[in-house]
Amino acid sequence: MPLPMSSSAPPLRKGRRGTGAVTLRQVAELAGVAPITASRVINTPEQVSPEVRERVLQAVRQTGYVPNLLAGGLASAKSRMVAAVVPNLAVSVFLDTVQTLNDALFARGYQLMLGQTGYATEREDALLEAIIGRRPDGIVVTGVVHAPEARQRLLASGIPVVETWDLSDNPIDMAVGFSHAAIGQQVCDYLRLRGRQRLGLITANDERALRRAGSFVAQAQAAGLPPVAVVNVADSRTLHSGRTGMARLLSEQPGLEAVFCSSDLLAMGAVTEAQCLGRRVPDDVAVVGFGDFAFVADTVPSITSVHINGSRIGQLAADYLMARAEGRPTGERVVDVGFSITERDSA
Amino acid sequence: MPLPMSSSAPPLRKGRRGTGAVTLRQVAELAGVAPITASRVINTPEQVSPEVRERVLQAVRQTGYVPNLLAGGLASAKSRMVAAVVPNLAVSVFLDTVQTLNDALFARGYQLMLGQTGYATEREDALLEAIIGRRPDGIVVTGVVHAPEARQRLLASGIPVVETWDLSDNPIDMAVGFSHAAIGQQVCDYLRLRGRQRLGLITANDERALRRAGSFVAQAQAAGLPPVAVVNVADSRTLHSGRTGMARLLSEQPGLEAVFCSSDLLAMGAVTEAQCLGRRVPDDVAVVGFGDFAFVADTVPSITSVHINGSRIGQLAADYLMARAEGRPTGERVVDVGFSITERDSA
DNA sequence: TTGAAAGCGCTAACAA
DNA sequence: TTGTTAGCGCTTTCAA
Repeated sequence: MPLPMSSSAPPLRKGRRGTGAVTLRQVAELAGVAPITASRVINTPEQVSPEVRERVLQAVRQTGYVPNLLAGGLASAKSRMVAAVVPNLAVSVFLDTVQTLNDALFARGYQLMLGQTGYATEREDALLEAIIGRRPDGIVVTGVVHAPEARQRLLASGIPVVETWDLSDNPIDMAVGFSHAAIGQQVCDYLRLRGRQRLGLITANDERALRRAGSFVAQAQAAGLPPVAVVNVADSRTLHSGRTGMARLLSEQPGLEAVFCSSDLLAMGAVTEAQCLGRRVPDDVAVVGFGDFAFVADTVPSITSVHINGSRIGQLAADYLMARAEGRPTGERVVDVGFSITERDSA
Repeated sequence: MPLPMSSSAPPLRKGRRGTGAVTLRQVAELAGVAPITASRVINTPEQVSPEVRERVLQAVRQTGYVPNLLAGGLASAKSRMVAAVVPNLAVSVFLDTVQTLNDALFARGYQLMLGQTGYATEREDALLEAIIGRRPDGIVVTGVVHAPEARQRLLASGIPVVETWDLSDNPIDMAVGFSHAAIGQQVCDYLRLRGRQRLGLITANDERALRRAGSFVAQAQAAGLPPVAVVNVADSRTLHSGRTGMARLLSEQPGLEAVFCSSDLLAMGAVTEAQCLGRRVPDDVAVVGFGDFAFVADTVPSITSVHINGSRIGQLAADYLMARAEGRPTGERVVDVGFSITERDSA
C-alpha cells in the first residue's frame, strides 16, 4: 500500500534522469545493502562477507549490471585507460608494440585509447588535448617528444608518459627504445666487413629513419669508403618506393655493392628491382632491411634485417605504467632494448 | 583583508580533494562568471556574448585548462568515444578500416578505443564488458556477432553497434561489408573462365575465410570441375604458411593449375614456393590473393587479388555512428560495399 | 544571455 | 564488516 502522502508523479525539477542503464544503487537496493557495499563487492570483494557478497553478485546477475567506469574513473581519479600515440598504424613496425601493450593492459583491466599523429606535428597538439582531456592513467608515445609545446602539455598534465622506439637523455618520465645512431653505424660496419665498399641508402623521411641514415653515412665516411648514394622516399610502406629507390640508385651508381633500406618493405622492393635489372642479390648488390618482419625470412633471397623487439618495448611500457598506477617503485628511467642484425641471404 | 570569521585551514572532512588539475570552476572564477557560462564558452560558444567569451578564453589560456571529458561524459551521457573490436591488429586487412574510422571520428571530437579479441570467443565477453563499462557512443566490430551472449550484451547495452567486413540478415544495428560467399564463387569463375580446371585453396581458419573457401569449393563442384584441393593453415599473416601450403598442394596435386589464397601474404608465399619448385606463375599455376595490399602490385609477378575498400567500410561506420549520436536519420541497415578482382600477372 | 540548483554514477574518507 | 556523507568535474533543467 502506497504511503498516503506520496505524490503519484515525482516532481523531478532540476537535474537529470539518467540513461536508463542499471546503476550500482539499483543493484544495492535489490541486494538490500548500501551502494558502497555493492561497490566493494565489485572492486575489493575480499572486504565483504561471503553472504553479502553472494547476495550482491546475485543482484548483479539478475539485473545485468555493467559498472559505469566513466563514473568510477571520475570518482577515483583513475580512468583505467592508457593512450597510445603512433605516427601511423599501417607502419606495422609498431604493431607488435601496440599489440603487446594492449594485451598487457587488458589483462589488468585497462583499455587502450588510440591516437594517430600521421607524422604531422600540427595535428599533435589537438590529439594531445583530446587524449589528456580523457584523463588516461598513462600515455605511450612513439618516439621522443621534442616539440616544446607538446612536452609542456604532457608535463603539465601530470600523466605518466613513456616515450618508445628511441632513447632520450631527458625523458618526460620514461623512455624505452634503442639507439638509431648505433644501428646506422653497425649496419655500415656489417657491410664493410663483408667487403662492400660502394654503399647506398634508401630511406623514408621520418626522423628516426633519417637518424639511422645519418650515422650510416658518417660511419662510411669515417671508414674511408666512397660517399654513400642516398635516395629519400616518401613512403616506407610500399614495395614500390623500394623499387623506384633501387632503380635510381643503380642508375646513379652502377657499381653499387650494398644498400641499407629504412624498412623491410623497401628492402623487398629493392631486391625485386635489382633482380629485374639483372643484378644478383647478394652477389652483385647486398640489401639490408629494418624491422625484421615475419615475411623477410621467406622471400627469395631471404632478407637480412635489423631486428627490434617491439613486443618487449610494449611490455616494458605497460610494466612501467602499471607500477606508476599502483604506486610501486619504477625501475630505470631509460631502457635500451637494443637490436640485432639477423643475417640472411640478401647480405 | 580576510573576513574575520574565515577559518584559516579548511576543515575538509568527508569527500575528496581532487587531482590538482585545473577545473572549470577555477576558470569560471578567474573569468568572473558561473561555471555553466564557462562550459558554454567551450561547448556552445555562440550562446555566449563576445566579451564574456573572450574573458573566459583568456582564463582558459592563462590556466592551461583542459576539460575533463570523463566528467563531461558522465554528466551528458555522451563519452565521445567509440570502440573498435578487431580479431587482431596485425591482420593488416583491417588496418585501413580502423585508420579511416579513427580519422573520421577524431575530426568530430571522438576518440577510438581498441579491443582485440584474438579470434578467441572466450575473451570476447570480458572485452565486451570492459568496453560497455566505458559507455562508448558506438561500437564497431569486425564480423557479424553470432554468439548469443555477446549479441545479448550488446543489445542490452543500448549502444549503437556496427558490424563490419561481413553482411547480416539481422544486424544488431547496422552492418557494412560484403558477401564472402560471392567472392569464393566469383574467384572460382574467374579462374575457370581462364581455362583453369584443377583448383586449389590455401585458407586460414577464421570464419570468413572459411566461408569464401566453402563457396569456392561449391562453385567448382557446380561447374563440374575436379574436386578442389584444400590446405588449412593456422596463420594467414606469414609468407611461410603460404609456402608450406603451396608445397603441400603441389605434392598432393602435381597437376594443380590455380590456387586461391585467403590473404595476399599467403598468396605471395605460394608464388614464391611455386617458383622455388620450378613452376612458372601464372603459366603453370595461377595464384589469386585476398586483400589487395599495396605490395602485391610490385611483386614479380604481380599478384591478382580480391580488392576490398576497407577504408570505405570505416567511413560508413563512422557516418552511421555520428548520425546516431546526433539523432540524425540513418540510412540503410545493411550496406554491401562489394569487392572487385584486380587482375594482375599471377592469374 | 546568464545563472542557481540538482544531479550523472561512482568511490574516498570517516564513523560505527 | 558495513554504512553515512560528501564530493569527483561537469552539464541538464529551469528560471530570470
